[in-house]
Amino acid sequence: MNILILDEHTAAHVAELFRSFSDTSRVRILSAILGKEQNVTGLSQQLGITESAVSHHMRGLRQMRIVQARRDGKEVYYSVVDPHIIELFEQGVRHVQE
Amino acid sequence: MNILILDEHTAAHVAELFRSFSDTSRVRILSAILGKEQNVTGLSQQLGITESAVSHHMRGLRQMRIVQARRDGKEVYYSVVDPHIIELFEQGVRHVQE
DNA sequence: TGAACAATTGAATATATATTCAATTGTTCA
DNA sequence: TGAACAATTGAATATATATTCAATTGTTCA
Repeated sequence: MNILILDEHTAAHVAELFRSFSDTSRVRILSAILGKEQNVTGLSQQLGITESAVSHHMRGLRQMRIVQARRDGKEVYYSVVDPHIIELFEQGVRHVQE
Repeated sequence: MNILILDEHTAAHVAELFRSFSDTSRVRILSAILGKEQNVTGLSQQLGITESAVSHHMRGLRQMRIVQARRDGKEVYYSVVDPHIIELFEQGVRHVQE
């Protein structure tokens, strides 16, 4: 099955998708919410990243539809729902862990 | 199967891997060499990227062991050999093309 | 209502990255 | 050998990105 040379537009989208996973903090955030959904303060504390930084990352991940937000009172819980995204991410992790 | 929260070090490696695919030019280069191996000039012409830029990208991809170089006379041919890498990349492409 | 807390936002800043340009290296072949 | 071409390299530059800080928004509950 051949993927022909991707046009600029498609390639830009593919790059954008992978860019979601291309930062250490985001990778740690994603690994944390894969197990179970987490709120911003929880992530901030577990990972040692300021709430602001976490929130900025979540905005990007939300825009890319990588994560979903669910508000519960004052807290906003984030999770990854799309199984394709989970599979893609875990495949990257597995490749590194060998 | 749970991936626990990744430590900084592992997360940095995962991020580094995905970063290989996080640029439009690199995505197009990779899509081009997936079909069959290509030399720098060929890539440069097909993609409209200077040879220098292609070469710089290839250096990064080589260092990440995403691509392999093979010299034939004056030309250097690049290819992707690791099936895990191919699968990871194609999975990203497929996700975008839906 | 207003105090307390969680989360978001925008601007500022520091750092990383992609690209270009010019010079250099490697290879072939007349 | 040396001309011709392919590829690489390093420095310069422009752009993108992550993080911080301070201010703001949203929600709860006494």
